[in-house]
Amino acid sequence: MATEKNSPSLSCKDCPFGNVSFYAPTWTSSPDAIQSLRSRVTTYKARQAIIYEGEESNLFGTLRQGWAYRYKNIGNGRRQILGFILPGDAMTLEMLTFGNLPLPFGVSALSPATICWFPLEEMTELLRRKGPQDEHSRQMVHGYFNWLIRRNSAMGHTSAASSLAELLLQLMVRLKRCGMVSGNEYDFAPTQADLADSLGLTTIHVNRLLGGMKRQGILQIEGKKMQVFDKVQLRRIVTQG
Amino acid sequence: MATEKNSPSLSCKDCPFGNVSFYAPTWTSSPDAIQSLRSRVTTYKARQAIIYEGEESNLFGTLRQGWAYRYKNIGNGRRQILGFILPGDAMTLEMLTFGNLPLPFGVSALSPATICWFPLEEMTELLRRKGPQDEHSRQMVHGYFNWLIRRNSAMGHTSAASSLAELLLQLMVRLKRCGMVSGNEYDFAPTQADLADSLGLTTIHVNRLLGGMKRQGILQIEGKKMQVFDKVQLRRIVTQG
DNA sequence: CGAACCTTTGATCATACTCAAATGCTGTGG
DNA sequence: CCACAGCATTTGAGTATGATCAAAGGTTCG
Repeated sequence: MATEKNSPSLSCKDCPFGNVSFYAPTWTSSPDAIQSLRSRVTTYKARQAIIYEGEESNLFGTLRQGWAYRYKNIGNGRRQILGFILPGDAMTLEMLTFGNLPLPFGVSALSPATICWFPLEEMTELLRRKGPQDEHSRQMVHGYFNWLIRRNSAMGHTSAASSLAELLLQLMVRLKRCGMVSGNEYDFAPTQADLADSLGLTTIHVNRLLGGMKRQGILQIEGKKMQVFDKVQLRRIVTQG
Repeated sequence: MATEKNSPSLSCKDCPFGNVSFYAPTWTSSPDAIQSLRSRVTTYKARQAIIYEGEESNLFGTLRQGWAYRYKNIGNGRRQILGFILPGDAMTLEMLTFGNLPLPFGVSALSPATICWFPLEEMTELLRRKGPQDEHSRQMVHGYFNWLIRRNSAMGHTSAASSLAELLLQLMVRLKRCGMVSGNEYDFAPTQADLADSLGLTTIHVNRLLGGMKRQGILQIEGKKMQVFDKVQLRRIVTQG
């Protein structure tokens, strides 16, 4: 884990993800306000822990490069991945609502990752500043909450294939928003085990499902490159339940 | 649906659930502050809609009598019950965080129910008042959020029997807090279909599970009365996954 | 070059769903 | 107050989805 006080190579003004971030309205009007708040930039190796479950912290982190994920350990060495974090995303947006109460989940890097850390109190104050920024923050937290509710509602009602397809599509949409999709191809960091842990399935079953999709010509995964050929078919799998 | 401007028979000072409510600290120190804020008291018949999905409202409701539930409609006439509401509980505690943004779920009465309605803005202001009340509100919302995360984490990892047992135990704890359990017996409003919709199972499967528990002498359901004889065994079923 | 990890395949099994139908309970209107 | 309609519960038989167990190739990284 390397930390630099202020990385000149990663200025906020040039950040490609400022406009998808939590502080987008402020970033747009005055990127320097963000930069001057930043207390440090830290890099993590793939699979390295970033935040531990139950931790309290006075820092608010935003992912600048790479992939990360939130997870919760559940009995006998298993874990549930609660969601993937992409560039521009906050590590812990609930901190905005709850302050530094102990987190019910941990965060780890999925690929080599870089995170910009800000002092929690000042960042919270900035994000709650009346006007477009305040409005935007509320929308983001509200969206996250609705997503949680939706996920909860899908419990017994969706097949494994459907939820896998939905996850892949959602990731693609989010990656596109980050400008990380070129054509139908993009870097895909999660292993099949990660996908399984995210969906509450076994690795083996995810493998068979992906195998089926490959055979149907819907997608291709080679190395860490994903290609989606048939989004329509993928959406059909989602809606078939 | 009957509404009275101010029901003398249901004064806030004598409310048996003031101390389990969202506004408990304020209620303890000055019940009159609550009473004077209350804009109306409404009764609902069993199964009657209280709040519609997507609705925006300027009212904050607290359940005074009976049972209710939050639910979300999912395709083909099915619904997911997101949680049961007991006396003292808020209908929509997320309103405290998000104001009157459209709700991602509806609320209905499960049994005949009475609800105390308060103006949202004033109630929000009261609940955020610095000191014990502010602290208490944050704890409640935080607890709810953690519960959501936990539920999300349990996705593929728990058997139907385990999640049913957990639900029954949780309800019992909450009912006890409301003083609604005498000995091991209490009124139980949900049907087996309600339990199924809450857990993402089929009614038939819930029936078989309950049947098994009855045969093992763990519990008894007759009419709308539930008796739990063997809490230890029930807890064992939960932890067995 | 070897160890660790990731992907793939096969065979078998169990949990919970579907379909079908009978019985019991509750409340409502004649 | 009884008859009936509409729910709610219970039981049986068969099925399917996804898990488990076992093991063999591929990659990647140190």
